[in-house]
Amino acid sequence: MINAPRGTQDLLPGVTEQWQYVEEKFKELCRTYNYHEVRTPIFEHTELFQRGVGDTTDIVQKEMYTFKDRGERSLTLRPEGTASVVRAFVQHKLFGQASQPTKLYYAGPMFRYERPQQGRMRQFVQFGVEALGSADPAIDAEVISLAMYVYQQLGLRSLKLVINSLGDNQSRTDHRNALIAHFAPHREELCQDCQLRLDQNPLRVLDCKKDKDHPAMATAPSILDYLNEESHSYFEQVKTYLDQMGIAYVVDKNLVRGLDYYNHTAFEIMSDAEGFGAITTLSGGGRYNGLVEDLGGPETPGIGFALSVERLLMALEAENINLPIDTSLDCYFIAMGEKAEQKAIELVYQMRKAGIQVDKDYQAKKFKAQFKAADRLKAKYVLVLGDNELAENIINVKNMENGEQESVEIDQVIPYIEQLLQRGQG
RNA sequence: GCGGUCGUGGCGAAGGGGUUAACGCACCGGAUUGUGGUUCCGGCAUUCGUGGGUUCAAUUCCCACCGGUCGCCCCA
Repeated sequence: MINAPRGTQDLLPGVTEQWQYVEEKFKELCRTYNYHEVRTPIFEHTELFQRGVGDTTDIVQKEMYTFKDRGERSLTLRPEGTASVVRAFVQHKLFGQASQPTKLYYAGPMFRYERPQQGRMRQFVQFGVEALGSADPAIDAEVISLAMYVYQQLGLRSLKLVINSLGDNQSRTDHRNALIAHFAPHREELCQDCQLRLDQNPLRVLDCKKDKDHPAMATAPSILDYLNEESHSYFEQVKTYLDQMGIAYVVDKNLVRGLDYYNHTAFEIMSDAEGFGAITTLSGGGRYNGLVEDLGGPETPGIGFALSVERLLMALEAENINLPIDTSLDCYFIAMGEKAEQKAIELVYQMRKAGIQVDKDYQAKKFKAQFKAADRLKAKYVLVLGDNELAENIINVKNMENGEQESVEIDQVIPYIEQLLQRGQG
């Protein structure tokens, strides 16, 4: 037997409805915010991610699905969405369009070669948005508010929004140097990972769980103290807008993003829900001024976020939220006898053309078993056509909820059902 | 990539070196020969993740691999 590859999953009826529901909701809310869908390829030139995401990141160093095609080109299954969207933005010169900023959303699978565990798949699905072309702190607030709104509209309550500012390049460099200077004397006392982090990305040392009690941690220089005037003021404005929208947040000066392209605003939304497991991050995002330029476009600021659908559904489950998904069936057609069976094929087709949801038996089941099947399918009405009915040119229509049954002329059955269904919805 | 743990029917699960592998749910059939959700009766794993080893004998012991799961790393 061949199973789905490690870290991938099949989504089957029963859960695909949930996926469809959250995807529809996400798209609906994006339209409310005037974001438009962009669809980019699932694989790209490897170089795009090396340059976009950053050569030193874990994603590029050890998590990419990279392969050579038959033309010896190095391609990579996309590990995230932003690089591709920015590439498309540059390639199609969307920066030249009349209406700016360019507000885009996407939904689709991403791929990272990691050890799977709950909430972490090798193929996973992200919904995300990118707003390109505006350096207004209000759009940072807009993007954050959209992310929060998606979760809230789906019913999640136990959410924690964490924000930070990584500052501009100058602020980051100053802070980085300060961090290295601060920790260098303690190098030998830090864990092995941190000794490496100190060279590659000293910001991460602050995030370490092993060394969190080291006295040097408490006195470490904070990025917030190294923000220059402009960066500081930008962050203050973002916070002010969030306050005005009534969106609660906590500032975490140790919040670090895993990708190199981020600067200024960084944020993460986490689940507070009981028993959610080790992974609590539902979505992450931030500003990436400079990325468009890095990928060959004009100097263009940008900000976006991505959320994991797998984790979103986990959060819904952790909070015991049932999405309003209707799994019922309008009608189930039961035919008894050869002639009735033939008539049934025709009538079922006509009903379907009239937009009525209907199914019938194809297993040669006994009459009683067909009723059972109708019950299991949550059919609202069962239509019975047998020799008796055929002789009288009628169909018996049974309301499965209250058990009442009425005889209807065959010609009238479609308008009759349509009327019943309307009343039911009314 | 590292460590813990687990792998028995469609699902949940008991068992334990020796020959009919419990039980529950689901499913199928019958009681009820054309009307569901209840009840009763019956049926339903040549087989215990895969491969190899030990043994007269392995689903049960050993090893490897694969997969799930939890944690680390990291992230969405």
